[in-house]
Amino acid sequence: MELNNTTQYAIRMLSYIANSHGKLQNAKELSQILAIPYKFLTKIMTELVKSEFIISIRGREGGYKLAKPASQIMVLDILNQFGDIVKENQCILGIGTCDSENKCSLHDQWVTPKEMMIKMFAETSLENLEGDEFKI
Amino acid sequence: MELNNTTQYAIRMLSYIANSHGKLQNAKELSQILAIPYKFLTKIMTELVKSEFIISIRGREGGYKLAKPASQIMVLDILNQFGDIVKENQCILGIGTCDSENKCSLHDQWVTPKEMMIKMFAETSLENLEGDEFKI
DNA sequence: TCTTAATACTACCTTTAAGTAGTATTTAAT
DNA sequence: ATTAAATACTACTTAAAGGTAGTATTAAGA
Ligand code: SF4
Ligand code: SF4
Repeated sequence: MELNNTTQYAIRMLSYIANSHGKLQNAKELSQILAIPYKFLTKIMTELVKSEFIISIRGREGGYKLAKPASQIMVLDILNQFGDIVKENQCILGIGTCDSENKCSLHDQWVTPKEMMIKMFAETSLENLEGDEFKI
Repeated sequence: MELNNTTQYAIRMLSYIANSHGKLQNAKELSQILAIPYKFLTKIMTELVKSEFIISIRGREGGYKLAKPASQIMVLDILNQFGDIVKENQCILGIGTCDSENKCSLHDQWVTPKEMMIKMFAETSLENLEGDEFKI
């Protein structure tokens, strides 16, 4: 019951970059600051570049920056990119597709928290995650 | 964001056995009915026996039954046994320990669904999961 | 132009979860 | 006693996630 490691790293990386107001960030420093293994960070970063969350500048003095305003990058988009989705019909037990006709007794209790989580992920942008008072 | 496979199997196995009112169930049939690979099912079952969810009777005419009333086996106990826990202080991002003093903006939105889920798992017993109308 | 510091690419290694195979042990029925 | 049908044990294999290594490419700056 946790987001996978890669997703967590991606959120932290994007969140940190969102917080640096357009200044290019390079992988070496990010790796140290965020305590993410350098090679793994660059691997994830490349995926973020391909999926157009990030723009990279190669060569000396290069680095990474957001590809669009922080307010337009939702946490849910990141989860989707890394396959860490909470589907609308997803069963809490993972058994099947939730179906209000033929359901287990967890079903009704599961609907509300599931919807709250989806809403939370869908409505929270990197901008909302910004701020030095937060420990990301 | 899903329970792991082993946990899901365990819930379904226990749930089915809870539904059979004390009649011994054997691994071969369970495997067919629940569509869980026989060898994997017996492996999980052995863990359920050791952790005292299940009593096994060996030898011919043997099988499995609940070790205690269905009403006393909570879904949360099963999650705990298989390490699939939602901890009270667990961060939705998996980054650290949630701390209401120094928090990200997801924190407050995360508290409610998290508590609902924990409550749901803690208060739902195998008895609550019983019933032929449910598709487990 | 050469060096250096950055990202990108390809391929591999490691760890963990999931699943399988074979044998040993137990016990009721014959 | 023997057989058959069940669980238990030990060890292995496979698949997926997480992580690493080495090299190629790019571009600013001396
Ligand atoms: S009804 Fe229950 S078991 Fe069935 S899909 Fe929904 S949560 Fe899962
Ligand atoms: S405050 Fe936010 S980032 Fe920090 S532990 Fe809580 S949910 Fe996670």
